Order: sequence, then C-alpha cells, then structure tokens
Amino acid sequence: MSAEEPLQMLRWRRRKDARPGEILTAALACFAERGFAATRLDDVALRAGVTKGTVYLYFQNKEELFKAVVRQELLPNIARAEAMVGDATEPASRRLKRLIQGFFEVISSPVSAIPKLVLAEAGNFPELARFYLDEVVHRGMALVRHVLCTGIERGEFRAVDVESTVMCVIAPAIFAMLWRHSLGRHEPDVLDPRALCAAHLRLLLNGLAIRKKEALS
Amino acid sequence: MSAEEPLQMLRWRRRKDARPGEILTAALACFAERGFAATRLDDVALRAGVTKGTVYLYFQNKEELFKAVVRQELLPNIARAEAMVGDATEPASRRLKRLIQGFFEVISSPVSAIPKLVLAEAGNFPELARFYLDEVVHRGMALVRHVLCTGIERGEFRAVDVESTVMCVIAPAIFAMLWRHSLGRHEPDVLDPRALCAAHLRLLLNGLAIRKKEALS
Amino acid sequence: MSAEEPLQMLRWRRRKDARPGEILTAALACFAERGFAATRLDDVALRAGVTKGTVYLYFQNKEELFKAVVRQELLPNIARAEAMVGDATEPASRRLKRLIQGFFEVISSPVSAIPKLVLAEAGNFPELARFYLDEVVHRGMALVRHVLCTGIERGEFRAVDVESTVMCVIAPAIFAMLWRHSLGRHEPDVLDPRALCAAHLRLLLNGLAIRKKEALS
Amino acid sequence: MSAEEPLQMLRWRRRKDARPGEILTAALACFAERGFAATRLDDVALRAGVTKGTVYLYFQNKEELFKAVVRQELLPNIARAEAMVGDATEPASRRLKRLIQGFFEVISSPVSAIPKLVLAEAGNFPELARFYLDEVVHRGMALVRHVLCTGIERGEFRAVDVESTVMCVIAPAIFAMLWRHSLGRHEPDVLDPRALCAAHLRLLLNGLAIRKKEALS
DNA sequence: GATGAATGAGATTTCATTCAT
DNA sequence: GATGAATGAAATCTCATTCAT
Repeated sequence: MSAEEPLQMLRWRRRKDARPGEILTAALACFAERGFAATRLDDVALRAGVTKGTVYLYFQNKEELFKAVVRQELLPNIARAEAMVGDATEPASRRLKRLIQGFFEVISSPVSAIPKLVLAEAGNFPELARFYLDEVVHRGMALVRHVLCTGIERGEFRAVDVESTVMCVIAPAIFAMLWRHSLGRHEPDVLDPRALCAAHLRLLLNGLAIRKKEALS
Repeated sequence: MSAEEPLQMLRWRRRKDARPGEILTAALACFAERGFAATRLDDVALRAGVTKGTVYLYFQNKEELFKAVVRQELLPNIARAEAMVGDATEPASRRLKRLIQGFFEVISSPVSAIPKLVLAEAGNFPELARFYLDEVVHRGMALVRHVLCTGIERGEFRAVDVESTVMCVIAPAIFAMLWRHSLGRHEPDVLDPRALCAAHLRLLLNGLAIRKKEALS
Repeated sequence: MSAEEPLQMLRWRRRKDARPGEILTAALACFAERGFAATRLDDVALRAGVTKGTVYLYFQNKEELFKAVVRQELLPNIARAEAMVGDATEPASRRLKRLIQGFFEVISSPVSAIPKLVLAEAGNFPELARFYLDEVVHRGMALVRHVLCTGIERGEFRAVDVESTVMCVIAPAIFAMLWRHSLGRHEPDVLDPRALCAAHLRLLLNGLAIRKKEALS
Repeated sequence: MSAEEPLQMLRWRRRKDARPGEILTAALACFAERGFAATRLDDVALRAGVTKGTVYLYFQNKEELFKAVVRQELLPNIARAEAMVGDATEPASRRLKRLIQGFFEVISSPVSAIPKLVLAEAGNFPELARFYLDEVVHRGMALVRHVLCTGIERGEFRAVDVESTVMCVIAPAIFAMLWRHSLGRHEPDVLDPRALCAAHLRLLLNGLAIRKKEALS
C-alpha cells in the first residue's frame, strides 16, 4: 500500500496526522474567547477548517475535546517549566528569577488561555480540576518551593512561610495571564507583562533578601 | 384549613421588595458554582424559593440577571474598599497593610465569587467588562496607587514602578479569591488566606522598604 | 345602603357598571391591531385602565372575552342593518342603494375590525364561526337577498342568479373593511370608501338594470 | 437488517434541495388552517415528515418561515397573473373576463390561503405587508387598471372611476378566497366560486357596457 | 370589586451528537 | 477519513390564569 501511494495521498496522510492538533489549536482559541459552554462545535470545526463530524472522529465529545485541549497543550509547558529550574549550583535568587521570567513568557503564548478556562470550568469538571491540580499546579508549586527552600537553607533568603510565599511568587504571573484573556481584551495597555515581571522580581528579591541588622515590622 | 394556611400566607407575605434581593443572592450562588451558562434559571428559582416565572417578573432575561448580580452585589463593596484607605495622617505602610487586609477579608464573603464570574464571562459580555473595569478595577487600583505614591513621596517606600507594583499588591488577594471558587473547592487547605496575607505583607513591606547602602540586583 | 351611599361610591358604582363595556372596547381595539393570539391580556387591561385580574372578574378567559367582543359589538349593528332595509313601498333600487351605503358607513366605525378578526380566527373557534354565520352572515345576506328578489319580481332588476349576486353586492364593502384593518394601515389613500361605494353602486345598478333589446353576452 | 434499510435510506435520500419546498408546503397548510401564531413548529415539521430541528436547518425562525411561505408560494402566481392579460388585440371585455376567471381559478389552489394569512398578520409584520403590497397587490391592480383604461379609451367601457372600479373587479374573487379558508370551512356550499364568477362577470360587463340613449341614475 | 405577585404549561430555539453516504 | 443532514433533549422565555390580600 505504501508503495503505490501517490503524492496526493501522502498529502492527505499528512493532513490526517495533523488534524487532531489543528482541531485542538482551534478549540483552544475558541474556548479562550468565549468559554467552554458558549463555544459551539461548529465554531471549532470552522476554525480548524473541517466539519463538525470530523471533530467527532477524533474526540468522543465536547467534554473530552476540552480535556484534551488542556492536557495536550499543557504537557510541553510543564516539562518546559521543570527544565527551567536548571542547574542546582547557581544561586537560588538567579534560579528564582529565571523561573518567574519563564512564567511571564508564557503569557504571550496561546496556552496562557488555559488557566482562565480551567478556573471557569473547574466547578463543572471535577476530573479536570483533579488533573490540573496534580499535573500542573502541584508540579509548578513544587518547583517554586524547591528553589525557595534551597535559598533559605543556603542563607540566601530569609526564613519565610514557604507555602504562602510560593503563592506570592506565582500570583502576579497567573494574574497577568488571566487578565490578558479577560478584562485585558477590553482595555489593553493597562498591564505590561515585562514591566510587571521586573517590578515583581525587584520587590520579591528585595523582600526575600536578608538585611544585616533589621527587625521585621 | 387554617392549619395549612400559614405556609401559604408566608409565601404570599414575602413582598415584592424582598424578592429581587433574594433572587440575586440565589443567582450569585448558582453562577459562582457552575458559571453563567451552566446555570439554569430553574436552579436559581429553586434556590430563591420561587418559580422560573417569578425570576422573569423582576429581570428581563438571564443576561440582565447576571449583570444585576454583579452590579448590585458589588456596589456596597466598592464603597467599603474606598472607605478602607482611611486617615491620611497615618504612615503609608500602615494604610497599605489595612488595604491589603481588607482585600483578603473579602475572600470569605460570597462576593468573592464575582471576580471569577467576570473573568470567565468578560469575553461574552463586553458591556459588563466595561462596567467592571470602570467601577471596580480602576477604583480599586486608584486606591492602591494613591497609597503607594504617598509612601514614595514621603520617603517611606522605594521609588518603584508604581503601575506595576499596584498589580503586585493586589495579585495575591485576587488569586486567593479565584482559587477559593475554582480549584480550591477540589483541594481545600492548600491556600490559607490568613497565612498568605501575612506572608504577602511581609514580603511586600520588606520589598518596598528603603535600606541604607544597597544596590539593586 | 343606597341612602347613605356617598358620592364617591356612586362614582364607583357607575364605573363598575361601565367596566365590562370598557374592557370590550379595549379588547376590540387590541384584537383588531394584533390579532387574537398576539394580544396579551395585559395590553387589553392597560388600554381599559384596569389590571389583568379585573378582566377575569368579568370574562371567564381570553376566548370568552373574544367571543363577547364579537357578540356584543355586533348586536346593535345587525339590528341597525335590518332596520336599514326600510319601507317596502320604495323602489328596490333605492333600498339596495341605502343598504349598500349602510354597509360602507360601518367601515369607519370600530366594529369594522370584526370581520377581519372572525375571518382570521374562524379556524380556531368553530363555535364562534357558527355564531357569526347564523347571527351576522345569514341575516345580512337575507337582507340583500330580499331586496334583490323583490326587485326582480317587480321587474326592476334583471333575473340574475340571486345567491351569487348577493355576494357581489356585499363583497366590495367587506373588502374595504378588511383592507382598512390590514394592508390599508401600511398604505393609506389607496382605497377611498366613498368613491368605492359610488363606483360600486353605479356598476351594480347599471348591471342589474333591464335594457330593452339586449342579449346577455 | 437489509429489510428495514430501505425506509431509512429513503429518509436519508431526500435531498437538501427537496426539503425547503416540502417544509414550505407543510407550513402553508398549517398556517392556512390555524393562523400564524396558533401553528406550532412541531405541526409543520410533522406534516413535512421531519423534526423541528430540521425546520431550523432551513429557516432562521418562525417568522422567516412565514415570510418564505408567502414569498415563495406567490412568485409563480404573480407571473401567472401577469401573463394572463394576454393579447392586446383582443377586446378589453374579453381580456377582463379572462383576468377575472384567472383570479377565480386560484381559489381552488393552496395559494388561495395566502390572502387570509397576510390579512390576519399584516399588523404584526409590516415588512411582509410592504412586500405583499408591492409585489402582489400593486401588480395585480395594475393589470386590472390597464385593461379597464384600454377599454375606456377604445370606447368599449363607460368612463368609470377607474381606481374604485379596480377594487370592484377584484373584490368578489378575494372575497371568495377568504371565505373558502375561513367561514366556508364551517358552511360549505354557500359560496359556489363558478357561479359567483359567472354572476360577477355578467353584472360587471353589463355595468361597464355603454348603452345607447341612457342617462345615469 | 380590584389588585398584581406568582405560577406553570407550553412554545420557540439551540446545538451536541449521530450516521448514511 | 470526511461530510453534513437530521435529530431530539434541554434550555430560555412568554403569558393566560389563579388567588391571597
């Protein structure tokens, strides 16, 4: 069969293999724009350049499509984030900085729409929430936690409440992602991710830094 | 006959004035749980102790109900936030602290569900987004900005990038609200608002504090 | 009781007696404008200056209200039409003329909306159709038939097909009534009832007149 | 399995092209029977042999369906009427006769239900009224007017008030159509279209004819 | 007698899902 | 593999009707 396959079929073959990805990309865009419920499968199909029936060829139903979007679009990003922590010989402050910058870089990519989606639909999709908690949130927090703990152990950072500080570290980046895909659409220029990242880093590193003779407020 | 009358009478006794409020409260709870689209008007009506038709007696349609929820539930809170800035003779750090604590206190009230709702539906309700930006976001940010500027002018705080720092100040509280009404439902105890508030305040005030001989990283 | 009845109560009493009529008038206007189904009882009540509940005090339901409108608004008109035939000593042509002019005069009164209503709803209200046929159509046709027959017997009119000629006699007037309450609203001045009446009379009387040596076409 | 397949296949075989027409035919029948408002889309769908959803596949909503019925069912008939005037070399009386007979022939076809529908709903659908006036009424009246004018110019007809006479010419045919689809259903045999047509023609042609030595009444 | 808040049955409309082609 | 016509369940919304006041 592969022997007599004409060129045209090869093209078809390629498209066939590409289809699921194209559909997921289209779906992410649609979900990000209107939310899960308000997105019609017709919209997704149209944007993916196929018909509704084709969507069902690759995904059992709308809910599975939704989960697939989250799953597939996030997998590379999680690994990326974990690789980001990098070399353990570096100072903790530098690793923290790189980690945060990594979070902020996500903002401009399409995956940044996922947190908003998960947030909006967590109530209706417990299974998805579970998955997201286990595969994204916990792993992301573990990264930050690890860097913070190392820094404290090594005497680079003050002995803060690690669990809460983890939240403080990631909150501005998450906030920026959510903003971009919701209110930010109706009022651009309010939030500048680069500037926010810089300000956050300064505040944070200053806040974590150990000062010589000083009592906390 | 007189025995079963009281129930009936109570039903009728509830006055027109009370109904809209009851319905709005019920609606907020439903919307917060399932989101706008997944909430059926039957659910709202049931929770409010009325029937679907009654909801339409007071609100033109589901969308208007949604807007009314956001509008009416927020008005008191905005005023509350503005009153919170308080006395200008106090040190800026104390005012900032009170402001942030105020934000964190909102988390446990039902209104804390509104940010999630607005965020999730901003794409579908531009008018609502506009309203929320003008009446909530801008006013809230103005409060923080004012305190920060005062602190910088008076030499209490370092000369930071005010606009971005405003975001850093509010991000953890917003983050906590969103968390509570989404992933937090599926994994309690991950986020302790009190502890987060405390950690945030320390980091922030430390981060803003002026140190003697220090160069930024 | 009637002795100590204050003036105010008298007024109330008067309104009470007038109510059903006021409601019927309002209902006729509403039904004529929008048709039976598209008319809401709220509209009728509003126009009658009462509330929906009051309508139900006097009429069992919407259908009964509809029938009452037709019944009550027509009764005087039927009698009026029958009286119109007038003196049997007059020439038939003059009586026919008066009869037709009578039909055309109805056009400008509110009752002229009833034929449109009955016509539109006859399919859904067989009982009403029956009533209308018996009490209005047959009696109206009998009048015309009587005059025509008299005229033929007396040698004033040609020996036409009486039953069909009856229709020809009344069709233009009915047509004008229907027009006024439907398309005529969207294009006034197309149909001038006076001119139509005059033209119809001439054609008809000419058409019925006996000519000396003439063969029918 | 192969036994019950044919039924299924027939269902599916019916092509997209055939459906709209089938639905329009079914809709005309339903609307004619019960009127616009009282017709449920379920009825239409059932009669067309499809389900409610299918109707919405081809027509945006009930109102558009209604308009489509009127539009599509009438187009052929208008052309038919215009072709009916025929040869200008014929005597006007013969052309008028043919025109009127044409109107009367419509009565027995399903389109004869449309005047009743338009009449009943003109108040609620101004746009439809406009369309009907422009595309049907004006063109129909123009035909009659043309024949009358020609007849007068050529000395065949008396110099009547043309505009009003046009109405007199068409009124009996319209009347018969309306009758058939309303009261006529509850009392057949009252109106015999053939006899009515004949009687109308005689009266009319007699009424229009010029007599030698005669003064008008 | 009059009110108008409340009801709930019933209609329109949407859209995820199926399946013959 | 891809299509798109067809489905039908489920939601929103309307409004005639009721009934405590």
